[in-house]
Amino acid sequence: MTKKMLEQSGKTIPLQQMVTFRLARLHAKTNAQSTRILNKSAGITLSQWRIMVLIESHGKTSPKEFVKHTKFDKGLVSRTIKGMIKNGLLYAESSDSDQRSHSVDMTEKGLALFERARPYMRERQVRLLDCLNKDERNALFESFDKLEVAIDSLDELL
Amino acid sequence: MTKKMLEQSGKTIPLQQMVTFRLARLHAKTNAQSTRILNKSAGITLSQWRIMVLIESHGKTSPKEFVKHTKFDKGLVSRTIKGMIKNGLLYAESSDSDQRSHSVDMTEKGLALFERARPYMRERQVRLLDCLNKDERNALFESFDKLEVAIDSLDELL
DNA sequence: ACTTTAATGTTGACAGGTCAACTAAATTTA
DNA sequence: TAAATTTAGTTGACCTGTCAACATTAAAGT
Repeated sequence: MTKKMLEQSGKTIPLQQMVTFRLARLHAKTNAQSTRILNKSAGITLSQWRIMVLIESHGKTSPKEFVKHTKFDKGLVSRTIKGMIKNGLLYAESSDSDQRSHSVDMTEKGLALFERARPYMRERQVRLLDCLNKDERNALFESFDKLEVAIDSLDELL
Repeated sequence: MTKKMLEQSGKTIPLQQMVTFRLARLHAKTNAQSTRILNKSAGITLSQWRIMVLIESHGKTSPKEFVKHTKFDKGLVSRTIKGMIKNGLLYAESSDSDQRSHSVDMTEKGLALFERARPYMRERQVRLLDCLNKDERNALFESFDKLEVAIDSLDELL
């Protein structure tokens, strides 16, 4: 297949301008960096970090709530929490009202690791936000919102 | 760790406002949807699709070029291409100038599958772009560029 | 020429993440 | 209340993606 043939065969959207492609690349980069920082600073994984961030801001949390707020896979959440309890980073409290459910909270050890990683993660977050001005930041989050809605409305497309 | 970092270490940025978090969630959604569309329309994976998109826009391509343009893992690229050749979607041509290298191009079968998936993927792409106006689109891509640069410049942070 | 260094790809091991089946408890409905 | 449905969480199978070690070839330095 020659380049000329391709040019004739219709309008192609350049790779660099595809939202999903750019999204994937940026996500891969940020993810890899988070993983490195978290491993080096506190020896924790990104999934563990995310659980702790939610607990830190919402207080004691159940897997259900976590899934609801983050849309992460409940299987992953279940396994991550299980591992964290085993490693003494979290402790579980069974719920009175629902025997299926339980809440988790950070132990001293978990909190200590969280505090070790936080300055680095925060600095990173701040620097990421600082590379955009206020308008750009707002526009970015707005676009994220719109894209999420668009994705959902596209599920009919199959 | 700098003094500034320590001073900030107590305050919390809400989860919903974290760039990386939003990025991860949006990426997960788009990825899952792509995977579904590609599987249903052509029985191919997202990795395979991406290889084909690059071949379609750049013509015959080597793994090296693919890695260079997309920043995807070379191991993944190697395995994906290997599988695609095995399934008759691509064919390889060894390079004269470099005995280590080879180029790949789409076979008829590969192209046919690509064409089957393309309308859906293009429609999706268009609809995603349509949910943003021109300014928002430009701003989004610009922000992506800036964030990628920022991420790279952050690697010193450890 | 020859040793060293860098580039290209392949492979194995593993963590991250998705999907679906499953258990058990709660809720709804008939 | 009993049956059916929904919800919370767990688990197994599987795929994707990352990292590092490796073989091979090319390029650079001496």
